[in-house]
Amino acid sequence: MSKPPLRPFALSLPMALLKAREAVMSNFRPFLAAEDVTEQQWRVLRALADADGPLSVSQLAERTLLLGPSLSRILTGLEARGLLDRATASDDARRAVISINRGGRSLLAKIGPRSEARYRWIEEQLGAGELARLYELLALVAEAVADPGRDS
Amino acid sequence: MSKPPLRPFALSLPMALLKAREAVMSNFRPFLAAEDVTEQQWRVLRALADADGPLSVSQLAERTLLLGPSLSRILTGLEARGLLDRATASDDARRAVISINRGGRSLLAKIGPRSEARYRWIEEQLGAGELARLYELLALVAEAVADPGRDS
DNA sequence: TATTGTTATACTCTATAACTATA
DNA sequence: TATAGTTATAGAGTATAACAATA
Repeated sequence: MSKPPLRPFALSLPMALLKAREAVMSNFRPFLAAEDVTEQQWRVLRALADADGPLSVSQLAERTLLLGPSLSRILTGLEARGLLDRATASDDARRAVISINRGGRSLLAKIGPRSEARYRWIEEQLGAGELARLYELLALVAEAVADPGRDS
Repeated sequence: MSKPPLRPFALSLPMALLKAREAVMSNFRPFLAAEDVTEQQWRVLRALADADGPLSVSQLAERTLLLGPSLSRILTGLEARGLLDRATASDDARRAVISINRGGRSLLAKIGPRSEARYRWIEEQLGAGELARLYELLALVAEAVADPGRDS
């Protein structure tokens, strides 16, 4: 009766998600760190490489789950390292146009194979079916459960 | 062929986990913020409340996925707010003994019901079976895939 | 010597607000 | 006035190393 009405900590969904994410990231951090790339910088480069063309800062923010100010500084850093290009949109001078460049692609090409090798290992550990099911459930959570504005 | 050998960003497992976690946390952040509790502080309080008795700093670090230095400062803050007690283990003067106190339990009792209400809503959105399956898969990932020391 | 925990330090990200330039 | 992005600022966590106290 002294216990508050809360589920066991082990059944905390955010915690379970965090724990899984940490386990997965422990596979990738070493070689990101070796190339002096933070997780968030990596997300930006991945999003850019994945896009067909350049992206605006807003689009990038949405795809990488980074806030504007964080992203702004990250872009400055990546630009200084010669990994991406920044320009101004021809049709709207407010809008920036970010694209990965040769240096960025070269870094991705360097890291990519190691990353994919790890993915294959992870897939072996879990089983392809389980992994696919996990992706489905995660997508379901992301779309079904996002709900900021609500009371109690 | 200019594309590096990397899976689509949307199939990045860390990203999928992060996105799901953000969606879930968006449900809890508002009332944590209202009580002036950060995510990490909340994790510490939850872990303490969940334990049968006091925990050492190391045990807490393991259960909350926080590093020692972060945890140390968080504990200082929570102690100053009167939410937990710190003492020294009687059998080993090096070891600290952390326990949630009346103030901490009172805060948990205040937040708990709102948190649980949210969980029920989340469960409705996903379906109980899906949610259970998700927990299973997350646990599987956490145990099967954690692997820091490895090359390539 | 090894272990527990704290302190020091540097860096990064989060979060909100204010600001600039453009529309 | 509204929008896109940057800059300012404060706060907090991450990560590594160094340290004190104890074992």
